[in-house]
Amino acid sequence: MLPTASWTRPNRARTSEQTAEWSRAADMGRGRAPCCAKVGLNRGSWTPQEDMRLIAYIQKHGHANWRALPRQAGLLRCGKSCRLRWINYLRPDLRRGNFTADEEATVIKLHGLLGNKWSKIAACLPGRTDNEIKNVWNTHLKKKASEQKPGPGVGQSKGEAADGDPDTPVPSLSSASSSMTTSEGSNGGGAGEQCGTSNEPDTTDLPSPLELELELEPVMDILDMLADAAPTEALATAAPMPTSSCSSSSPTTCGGGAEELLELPDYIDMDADIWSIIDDDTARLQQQQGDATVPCRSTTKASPEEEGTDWWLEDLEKELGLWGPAGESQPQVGPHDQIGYPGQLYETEGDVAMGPSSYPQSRSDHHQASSSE
DNA sequence: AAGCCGTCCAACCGCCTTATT
DNA sequence: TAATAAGGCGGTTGGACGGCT
Repeated sequence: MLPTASWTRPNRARTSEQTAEWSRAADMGRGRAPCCAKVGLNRGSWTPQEDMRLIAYIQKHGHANWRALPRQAGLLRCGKSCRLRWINYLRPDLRRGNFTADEEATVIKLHGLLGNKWSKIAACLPGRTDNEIKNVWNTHLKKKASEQKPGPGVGQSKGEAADGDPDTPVPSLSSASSSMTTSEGSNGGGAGEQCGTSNEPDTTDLPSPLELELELEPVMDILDMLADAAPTEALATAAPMPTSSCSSSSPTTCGGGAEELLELPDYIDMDADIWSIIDDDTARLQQQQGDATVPCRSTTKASPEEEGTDWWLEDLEKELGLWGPAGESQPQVGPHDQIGYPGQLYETEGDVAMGPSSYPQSRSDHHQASSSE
């Protein structure tokens, strides 16, 4: 799953002509312009610098407002792009690596129940993103599922599951349901449709016991069904959620405003230097843009914990070739460069987040793993 | 060795839902 | 209540890569 190609392949950016055309089209009421239609925004693969900037900003300020985030973080990206990048790739609680057999079984079962409700499926697989699950499903689980159980049900193709019977009253993973699949439950966020995404349970929004029960009901059904089919292990896969985990689909519940920072795991922290980088770059950028709305970084000193656990970003920077004085390094990326990604780094640090098996960290590895299946 | 083909997956698009004004 | 903004979701795309011929 290591997106080694991410930073190496050509940018898929539209031409400025296309972008301009879209803008015109939108202005004229002809259809809807892409969200990134703004001229000057980057598109396509993310650069290491952009990743670093995004990570640093979110670590510091959270991501209460994705729309405003890019500008405030000094990123020439649209908010959507930032959100996707964070959710699918940069989130520190992402669990990278191969899907375990249990996870695969869970996906297959849940897909049979829910269809292409990737976000809901993801809500039951801690650390997995809807995008990842969707990709895994489309690449090999679909085939596997059909082999396991030809015919309707679990073996449904995605079309059958999602499109063929959209009215099927599949159990809905409601907000509380998601929490239920986590170890901690309370998901204060209003968007809490996913598993315990909130790091800071908002007790003021806790549902009443009755509400909770009602909301949990459909999920209990799912879990019961899962339990019937796969007594323990699949559920074990589906149930636990790291306390710091955020849902793939409800990142906003991970951290609200600037002062309500997402709680990255203890083993993750930002190197203090990154703030120099961010501040410098942002200030410079804002100066260029004449934008005075840049949020000033808090002057509060990093906590002792932060100072002691900054290996994550440090490693990341090193891997990205960014290590060193700000602005001096350039990304040393090339084909199959081993770029440091959160998941990978976790693994090297004693595997806090990795499961028993992991997706290959390179394409060759991946293919080896695939062929061994 | 070179070209073709299948696989993988990050990133994008656009619609839908929810929140806010 | 309607309009608008923002977030979320699912489907799709297309470049990179490895394996095969």
